Amino acid sequence: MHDVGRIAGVSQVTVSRALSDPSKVSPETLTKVMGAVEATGFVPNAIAGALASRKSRLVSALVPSITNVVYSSMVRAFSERLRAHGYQILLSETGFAPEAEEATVVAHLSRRPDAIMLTGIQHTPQARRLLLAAGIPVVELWDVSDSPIDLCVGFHHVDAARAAAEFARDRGYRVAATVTAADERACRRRTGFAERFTRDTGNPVPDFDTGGAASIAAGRQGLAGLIDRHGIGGGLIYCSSDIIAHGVMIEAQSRGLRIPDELAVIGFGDQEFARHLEPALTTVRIDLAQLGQSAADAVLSRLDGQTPPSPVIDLGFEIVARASA
Amino acid sequence: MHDVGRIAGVSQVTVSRALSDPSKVSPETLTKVMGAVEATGFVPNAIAGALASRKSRLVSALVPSITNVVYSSMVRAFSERLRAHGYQILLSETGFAPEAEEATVVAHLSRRPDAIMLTGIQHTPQARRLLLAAGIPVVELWDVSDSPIDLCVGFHHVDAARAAAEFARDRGYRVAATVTAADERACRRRTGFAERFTRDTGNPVPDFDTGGAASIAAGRQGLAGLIDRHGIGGGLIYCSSDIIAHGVMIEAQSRGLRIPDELAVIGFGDQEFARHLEPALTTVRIDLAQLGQSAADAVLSRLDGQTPPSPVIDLGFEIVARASA
DNA sequence: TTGTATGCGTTATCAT
DNA sequence: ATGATAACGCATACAA
Repeated sequence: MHDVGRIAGVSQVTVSRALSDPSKVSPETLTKVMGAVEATGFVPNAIAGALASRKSRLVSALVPSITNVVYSSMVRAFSERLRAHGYQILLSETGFAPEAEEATVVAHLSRRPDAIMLTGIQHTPQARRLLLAAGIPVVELWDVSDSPIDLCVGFHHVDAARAAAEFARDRGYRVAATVTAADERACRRRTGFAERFTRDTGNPVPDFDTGGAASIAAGRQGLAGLIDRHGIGGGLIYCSSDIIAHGVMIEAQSRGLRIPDELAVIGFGDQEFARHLEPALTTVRIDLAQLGQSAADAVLSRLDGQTPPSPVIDLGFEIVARASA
Repeated sequence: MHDVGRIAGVSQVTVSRALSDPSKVSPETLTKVMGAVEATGFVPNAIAGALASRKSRLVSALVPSITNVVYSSMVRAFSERLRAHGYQILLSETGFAPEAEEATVVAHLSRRPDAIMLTGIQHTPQARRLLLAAGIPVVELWDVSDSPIDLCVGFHHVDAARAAAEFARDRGYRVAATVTAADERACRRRTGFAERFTRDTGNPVPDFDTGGAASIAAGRQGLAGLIDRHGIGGGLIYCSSDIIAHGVMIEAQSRGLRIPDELAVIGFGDQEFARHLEPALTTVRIDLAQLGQSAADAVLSRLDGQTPPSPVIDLGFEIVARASA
C-alpha cells in the first residue's frame, strides 16, 4: 500500500481507504489509486487487514464429509449467502467422530473466523468450551438441540424417523428392518423408527449396521446381511440414506424380489436420483438449501449485532410417498 | 501469549517457541507453558503468526462445484495429504466460467495462501498474471496443458474421448450421438469423440447440449431431445458424465428401449453407481484420489524447495467396458 | 478529504 | 535455553 500510494501520490492510509471504502476519498484520488493498483497488480493482504481490524471476514464450516451431497448442498447454500456479504468459507471435513472434530475446531479457531458452522450437536466438552470462549456466532446445523452452543438450525431426526414408521404402519406393513450407516444421527433415526414401529405393530425391527459410510455397496451388503442373518424375506426396509436405499433396491432386484410387493424400501434425503429410480423411492425430504440459507442468515444477523428471535430453528421434514413403499 | 507466559513464569517469546517447536525449550518450561495453555484455553492466533512468518499454512483450492463428486473426491484426497503436512484448505466454488474464477482467485490470493490449486487450464489472462505474480506453487488439476502456469496434474480429455470413440467403433457401433453438460472440458471431449467417430465411420454425431449442470433430469432431456430433434432411435450415446448417462438410461428404459441392444450408453467418470446400474454402465475411469494426491505431492515438493521432475503429470484414464455398450 | 501515529499478536533476529 | 526488540502490512483514532 505504501508503494501504491507513492505511485498515486498519496499516503498509505489513503490507499487503504480507497480500497476498503471508496466513498471516503475524493473521486480524483480514487482514480489515481486505482490506476496505481492496476499498474502494480497489487492485491491487498487480508491477513494484515484481519490482524489490524480484528475481523477476518472468514467463516468456518465443518462437515463430516464433503463428498456426501447432503452436506455439500448445505455448505453450498451457506457459502453463497455468506459470500454475498463478503465472507469467505474455510471448509473442513471432520469425519463422524467428535474427537476428530475437536482437533479441527482448534485449527479453525486459530484462524480467528468471524463465525463458525458445525454439523450436528454432538461435540466434545472441550470443543464446546473453546467454541463458547471464542466469543463468535456458532451455528449447529442439521439437527435441533435443547442446549445449543449458540444458534441451531435443523430438524428433529427422531420425529422424522417416527413419521416414517407411522407412514409404514399406515401403508399396512407389519414387518420391517433397517440398514444404517455409521453415523450418530443415522443411528438415532434407526432407533426412533424401530421403537415406533415396534410399539405400533408389536414386531421387533432387526438392524444391519454397515459400519462405514453410506454407499450402494453398503446398501447391497445390508440387505444381503438382513436376509442371511435374520431371514428377512419381505416387509419394509428403512434405510439411513437414499444411497443405502438405492443399494438395497439393487440387491433386491438382483435377487428377484419385486419392489414394493415383496420388499418395500424407504430412504432418507430425497436426493435427485430418488424420484428417477424404478420404482421411484419413497423417502424423507430435507430442504438442504433452506437449511444452509437459514444458518447463514442466523449468522449474519448475529454478525450484525442483532439477536435472532429464536436461537434454534426447526425446519422440519416431509415424507415423500412414491412407489417403493 | 503474554498472559500465558506470565502464568508460566516465562516470557512471551518462550511461549511462542514452546508452541511452535517444543525442542527449543527445556522440558520443565515446556510443562509449565503447556499447563498455562490448558488452564487458559489459549488458542494461538494463526493470523498474527502468518503475518509475522509470511507463511499462512493455508492452501487454496478452487473447483467448479463442490456438490459434484468428481471434484469433491479430488479435493478430499488433495486436502488429506496436505493436512497431514500441517496445511489447511481454503475451498471455494468457481462455477464453470473463467471470469467468475478470476474474482475468486483474487479473493484467495488476498489471504496469502502458501499454494493454490485450480481446476482446469482455462483461466483469464488477468488470473494467470496474478497467479504468476503471487510467487507461490500453483497446480492446475483435472487436465493437462502445454503451457502450465506452474504445475499441472490431470489427463488428456480429447484422448479419453477418442478412446471411447474407438471403443464404440470396435464394438461395431455405426451410429452415435452425444449428450453434453455445460462445461468446457465436457465440450472438448464431445468434440474429440465426434471427430474420431465420424472419421472412422463416416457418420455425423449429433449433440444435445444440456445447457446446465449434469443431472439425471438433464440426461433424460438429452435423450428425449435427441430422439425428437434428430430422430435418433438407436445406436450409441456418449455422455459427458455418468450422471448424464444415468439419466439417458432411465429415459431409454422408460421408452422401452433395451440397453444395449437398441440403445448403447457410455458414461464418464466411473462413479460408484455406474457398476451397479442395470445394465452396468460402460464408462471412462479417472483415478480421482490419485489425481488429488499427486497434486498435493507436487505442491508439497515445491513448498519444500524442490523442483519436481516434470511440471505436468498425465495420469491417464481407463475405458471400463461393462454391459451398457 | 487527507495524513500521522499507534497497535493488532505473532515470528525472526539478535543478544545474553 | 531464554529474553529484548524489531518487523509483518494493514486499520483505527486522532489531528490537520
